[in-house]
Amino acid sequence: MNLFADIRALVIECLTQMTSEGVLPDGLTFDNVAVEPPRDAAHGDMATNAAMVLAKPAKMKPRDIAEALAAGLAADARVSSADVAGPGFLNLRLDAAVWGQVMKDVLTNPDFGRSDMGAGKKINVEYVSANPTGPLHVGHTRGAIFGDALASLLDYAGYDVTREYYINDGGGQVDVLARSVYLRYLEAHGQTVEFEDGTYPGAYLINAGEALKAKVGDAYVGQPEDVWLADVRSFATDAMMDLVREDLASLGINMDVFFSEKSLYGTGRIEQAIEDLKSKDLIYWGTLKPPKGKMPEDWKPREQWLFKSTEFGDDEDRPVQKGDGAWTYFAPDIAYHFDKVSRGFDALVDVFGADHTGYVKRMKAAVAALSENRVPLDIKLAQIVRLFKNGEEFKMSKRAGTFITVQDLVDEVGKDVARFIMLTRKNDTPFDFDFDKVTEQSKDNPVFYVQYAHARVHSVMRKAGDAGIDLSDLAGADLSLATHPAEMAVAAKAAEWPRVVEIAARTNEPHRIALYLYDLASELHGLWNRGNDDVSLRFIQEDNVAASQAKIALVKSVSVVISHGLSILGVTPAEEMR
RNA sequence: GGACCGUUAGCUCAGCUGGAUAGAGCGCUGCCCUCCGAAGGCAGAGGCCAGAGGUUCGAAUCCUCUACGGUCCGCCA
Repeated sequence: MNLFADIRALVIECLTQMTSEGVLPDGLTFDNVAVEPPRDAAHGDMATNAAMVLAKPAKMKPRDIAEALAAGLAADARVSSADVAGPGFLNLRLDAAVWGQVMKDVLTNPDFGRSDMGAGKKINVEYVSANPTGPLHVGHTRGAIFGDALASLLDYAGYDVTREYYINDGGGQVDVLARSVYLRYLEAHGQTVEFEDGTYPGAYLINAGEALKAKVGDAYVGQPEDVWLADVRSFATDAMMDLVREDLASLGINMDVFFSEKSLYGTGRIEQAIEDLKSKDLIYWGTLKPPKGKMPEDWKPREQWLFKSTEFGDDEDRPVQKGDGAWTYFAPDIAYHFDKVSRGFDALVDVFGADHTGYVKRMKAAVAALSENRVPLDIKLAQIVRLFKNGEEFKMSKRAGTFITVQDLVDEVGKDVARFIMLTRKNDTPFDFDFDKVTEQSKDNPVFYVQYAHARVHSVMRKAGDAGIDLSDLAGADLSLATHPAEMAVAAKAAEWPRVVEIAARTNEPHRIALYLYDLASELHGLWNRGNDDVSLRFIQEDNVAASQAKIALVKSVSVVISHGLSILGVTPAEEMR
């Protein structure tokens, strides 16, 4: 049950009633009516802006509407009071039994918080999509974790989610990879090689060179490139994708689909997508204006095939072919998204690195064109992460072969910490990842703080079990024995969970889940410590089994919500801190 | 020259798509364990929400301009 949705439905019902009674004029829309938790707890449990939103279209005073609405709402058993405040807010207090029902629902319904807002719509989330030229480095982790958590969130919100990885195995960088592996292959045959500019010197290719030797023996030694390039390219790509899959697994990521760029070449699929755009009169033969500002040295005006992305809000039309007649990177990307659209997705999400900023408009333009505006594409950019250790930033350099890998990160802080920390920030804000802070076990480390709350609840349950308190039917506990305002505040926070899920899913912002969990954990820690001053607030009441059960049911429901939330983020809930 | 993102407490960041007196952590000050894990909690100090206009009952939030920072700008992917 989603309490906020339920109460909002009640508000709408009352407003409809008021309309039919002639208190409100006909023809009002209630879309903007919101029911929210008030910022200040002193204002009650929930607040609605209905009166202020409707005042203008109804040509009435907000307070008049609010007072009439208050009378209607107060008649409902769930509402214990409805007060008009400020400019026309209506503050509601709910009956204590309502919170008890929510807690029972949390404890008995494993799907508490799941939403059907997605209505089973097919949505494709593409993320990572790193070039298959080596293991993943830290620069990839933020997008990887963000995309994965977003996919889980959308699944939780009722979408039919496909997690997809686009393998860039069609471009020139794969030739570079093949040549680099070939050098390692020669090395495996005892030759001394040099890694010149334009090759990857990374040690991770040594295994690939040896594996190639094991596969083909000396067949390619001393042979010209045209003999071995195609084979080595596909061999090396496969080997790198194995590494990538391992890296993803260590972050807890499992893709549903790996889509190969190469599969678009020589199969007519790029041509087909371009033809589709041509038939819509969106591809033309023309010349681009020279770029303003810094002018490339060798720039010359040239006629080429251009996509009319300006018709969809882009700043310039975009070329789909290079000077040598080969496709630009954009062309297979168009074909790839054409494929996604043809596969029947109702919505697409792409998670890109910040270096793809300039790519967003043209990609949205392409999808709008290909799907004739049927399929929305949301593009999320993962901003840069800077790594700090011992107060100093350390950088990555792929060319030098000294970049920090995903494995380094996971070895250092663990999967759970890496995931949670990356998800406590909005994806489009750059942030600093401080190894020293996140390995601390203190409030400075939000993962620990949330895990600790979860563990504390389990600690209580262990203690209660030792004390002989029966915990087998917490959902059946008499929750009217835990209605102190401090306890109700915790219940109210837990009851917000379904609402948070919907907001996070609607905005494609999984960080809201992490921040909410932090707040919820904070409520729990606060209540725990109230027990220091006020013995009646301790969870285990020595001489009162029924009260103990009620209080433990309350905190147990908090731990259940925390574990739901952590599972969306891909973080393991801890039952004990060590 | 242009595009996109950002600018909120000393520092790192939230702010629920326009609501009430702008929030949290760190740091600073002072309290709280004969008590289920103090790995916690409570309280205090600290703000011209970058600046200027505009929209309306109401703006950190929406619009315009300016400043600063980041990312990027055909023939890399």
